[in-house]
Amino acid sequence: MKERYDFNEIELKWQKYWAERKLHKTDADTSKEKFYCLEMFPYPSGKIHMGHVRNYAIGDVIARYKRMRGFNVLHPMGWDAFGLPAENAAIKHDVHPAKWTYENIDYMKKQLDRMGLSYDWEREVATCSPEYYKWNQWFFLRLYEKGLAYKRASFVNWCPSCVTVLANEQVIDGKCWRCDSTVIQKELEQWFFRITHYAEELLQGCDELKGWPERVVTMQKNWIGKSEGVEVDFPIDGSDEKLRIYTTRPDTIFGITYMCLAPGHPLSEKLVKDKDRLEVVKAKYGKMEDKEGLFTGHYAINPLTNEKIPVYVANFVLMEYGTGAIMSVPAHDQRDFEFAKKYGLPIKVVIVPKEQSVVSLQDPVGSQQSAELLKEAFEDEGVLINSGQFSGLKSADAKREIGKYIEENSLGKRTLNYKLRDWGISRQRYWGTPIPIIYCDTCGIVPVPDKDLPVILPEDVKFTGKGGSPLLESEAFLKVNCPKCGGNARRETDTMDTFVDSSWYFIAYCLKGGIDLKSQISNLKSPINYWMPVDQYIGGIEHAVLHLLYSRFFTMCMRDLGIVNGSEPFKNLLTQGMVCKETWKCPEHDWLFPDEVKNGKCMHCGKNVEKGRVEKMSKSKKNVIDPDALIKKYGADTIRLFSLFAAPPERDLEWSDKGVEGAYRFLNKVWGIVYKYKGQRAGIPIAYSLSPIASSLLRKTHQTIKRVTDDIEKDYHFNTAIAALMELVNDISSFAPETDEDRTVAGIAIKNTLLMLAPFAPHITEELWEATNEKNSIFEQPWPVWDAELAKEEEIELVVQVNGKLRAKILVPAGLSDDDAKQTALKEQRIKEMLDGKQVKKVVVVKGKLVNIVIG
RNA sequence: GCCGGAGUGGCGGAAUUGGUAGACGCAAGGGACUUAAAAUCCCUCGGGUCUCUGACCUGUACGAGUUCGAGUCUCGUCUCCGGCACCA
Repeated sequence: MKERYDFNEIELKWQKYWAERKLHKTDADTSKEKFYCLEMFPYPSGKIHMGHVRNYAIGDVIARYKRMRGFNVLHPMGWDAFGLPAENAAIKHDVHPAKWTYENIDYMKKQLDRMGLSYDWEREVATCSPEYYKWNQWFFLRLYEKGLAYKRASFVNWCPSCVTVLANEQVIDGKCWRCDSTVIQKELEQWFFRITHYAEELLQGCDELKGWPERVVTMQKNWIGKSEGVEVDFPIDGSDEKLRIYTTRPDTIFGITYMCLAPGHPLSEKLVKDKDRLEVVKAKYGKMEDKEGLFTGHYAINPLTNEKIPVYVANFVLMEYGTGAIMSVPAHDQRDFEFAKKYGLPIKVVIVPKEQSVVSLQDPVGSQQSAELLKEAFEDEGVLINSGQFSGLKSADAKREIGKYIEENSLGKRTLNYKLRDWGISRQRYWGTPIPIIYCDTCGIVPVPDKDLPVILPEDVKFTGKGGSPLLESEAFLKVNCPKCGGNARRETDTMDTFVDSSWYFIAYCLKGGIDLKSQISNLKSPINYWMPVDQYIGGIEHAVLHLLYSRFFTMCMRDLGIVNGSEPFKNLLTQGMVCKETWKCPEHDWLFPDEVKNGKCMHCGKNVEKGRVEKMSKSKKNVIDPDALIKKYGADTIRLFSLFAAPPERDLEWSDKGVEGAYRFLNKVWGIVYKYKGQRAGIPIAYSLSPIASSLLRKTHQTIKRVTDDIEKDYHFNTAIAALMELVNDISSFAPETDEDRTVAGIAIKNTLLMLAPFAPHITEELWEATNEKNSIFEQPWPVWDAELAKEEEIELVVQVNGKLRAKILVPAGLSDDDAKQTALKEQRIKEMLDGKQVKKVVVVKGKLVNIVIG
């Protein structure tokens, strides 16, 4: 053993040892209790960042801890390898996306290994490999067979300059995130997954997600957005057409003064004569900030009042929600109100607050006048007025009664609605999974037969960055014979959204030696059913809705295909906070790196630099820390330890260079105490002969085992677990042994410290474990168990309060009776003085802790 | 606007079922060792008052309340952060 803590040598030594001994290989023994520990796999962008370090450090502690607790642990890692950055790199640097991606994977894999992460690399997946994306295609075909994958025209965000569809997230202030061109709404044929088929189950399932953070569950519920309402048919005056609308407020139906159609609604094409104006409204579809309407020249009949109401087309009415048409009640809906003001439409009050109802019911003229005075819509529920037979009812009752009336008179039906929309998966890009569909002039849409899977991405393509998907230029890919009739046909050139890849990778990890979903159908004893669900999933909050919702959807689909038994993929979810750092901003040069700031001034212009907020590390804010540099300076153990110690996992973490040094000091201290007791074996002490200092250290050791175990088990609060270990190390450090027995106890304390520190700082603990002449890997040891008797305090500090204020602390033997505690407190000199001449009204005793004396 | 979450020293953060507020770490100040520095070790460290070896007052965003006792529970207010934002 060396006197100096040479982290680099030690860490490489043990990483080699773990790899050679295949220590992290998943146990094939399925009779053992399993634990599936999963961290969100990274996109191979080039290098890992501190967010990855934190995410994977958290997961690694859990995996290593659970192994020591005797679980059969699955802890895999892989690569979310399809995506746009690879294609951009291809355009910019003339390198094939595959080459770029695999080189990044190689580099990042080395970085992860250098972190000492305990992955079973035999189950590694890269979603861009044909072996993986073949199953995207296979799964797509199964959904297609069930009608859960379908094609339809829909409005999409379209960048005319990049010639591609953009996701909503890629549209910033109505402009393309890449080229700043104005994004337009274009109607395009797209493939969709019918996630709405599972809307109700996805919503119901939320209540079963007990191991998820509440806010993530709430976000999912809001995203699904269920509402209850009524669909009503309005006949079009002078026509056989009927206009069907959806409303959640049937109680306001007597207040309708106009109707609105979505621009894409079939009736809008039929009714509007001025097609040019219609195009203007269409172009502004979904642009909620400026409302654009157009009178169709037609009227609908309110089936409850027989009033004639004008029908408009409006850009803010969504074709995808409800029926694509609405009834408008300007008095009771703010948006309708603003639209009515803009187009000079009447406003009719039909709901009044409860307290006004008596007056208003008798004075409909007054309420008519008040409508003209309205400054904004009254959106609350209340009491109905001017509503025929329903006047006087409360909103809640009216909703029920009017709903009933509509159904009984065949005017419509009560129904449910969801905000959740079907998932558009088509992307006009190269670096993704080809959609396995063939278009034949004779047969139409023909799915690629299973035997022809995978449909492989062609190599003979150029990445120019201009003019749509590179797949359009590959003749070899495009031209194909129809699988049905053998005639000339062409392939679908769109690829799948990369969220498809990440929606089932956790199922792929369950299978070793090649992914084959088909062979697992209806196999209750399959490895998938052994390992699923994931026991602990760890990742960023940014995936709270999309990735996690899509994964739940896929799991339900896979269940219905017989591939997996359960319905939910992730039993427990830990959303770790962001890694942040302070920022610096110069009025002239914007964001600065810390070393561009000299004495609070910008080194370029000398102007005073403002200390910015602590923000998520990002290149643009110039507040990133490079993990490679840190590992070089302090080693992986220090980086892991600090990122776990600085904050509880779910909270944001502020990176502190000084804090890292603190973690490094601690590991050196651990190194020092082991060196001090070099060769000291942890024997079995004879309790009754222990010196006071030894029994105190032994007690602290057992108390620490309890604290650390509890902190890990309860919410993975590693920061307090590490704090407890620091306390124990401080005690060992100041321990001054006099006898062999004392030294034995020190040995016990050290042994347990190393065992508990091992999941956090795996390399140094392996090294020190070996140095204390212990055999095998420290990770083959069981987690220590605490002894309640040994952890028990002999003496306690009895807190004495007078009227709830702390007045004295008395050292008393543990296990003192309540009455003895009370008497001891009353006899205390200081207390006696305070009670002098006062009457004791009451004495409250908290067992083994506190006495509160209440005086008048 | 709606829905979540959070406000504790100079800083990151601790505080079982309501029971000693500030564990652990960072920074800061003082001291030891050293020719010196680094490293290491020891002491102090929420604010205030005093008759300053000790004691008292005050303090967990703000204001009330419940209680013998509130960082923790209840009601109200303010601020910050995050998500969804014209979903009919």
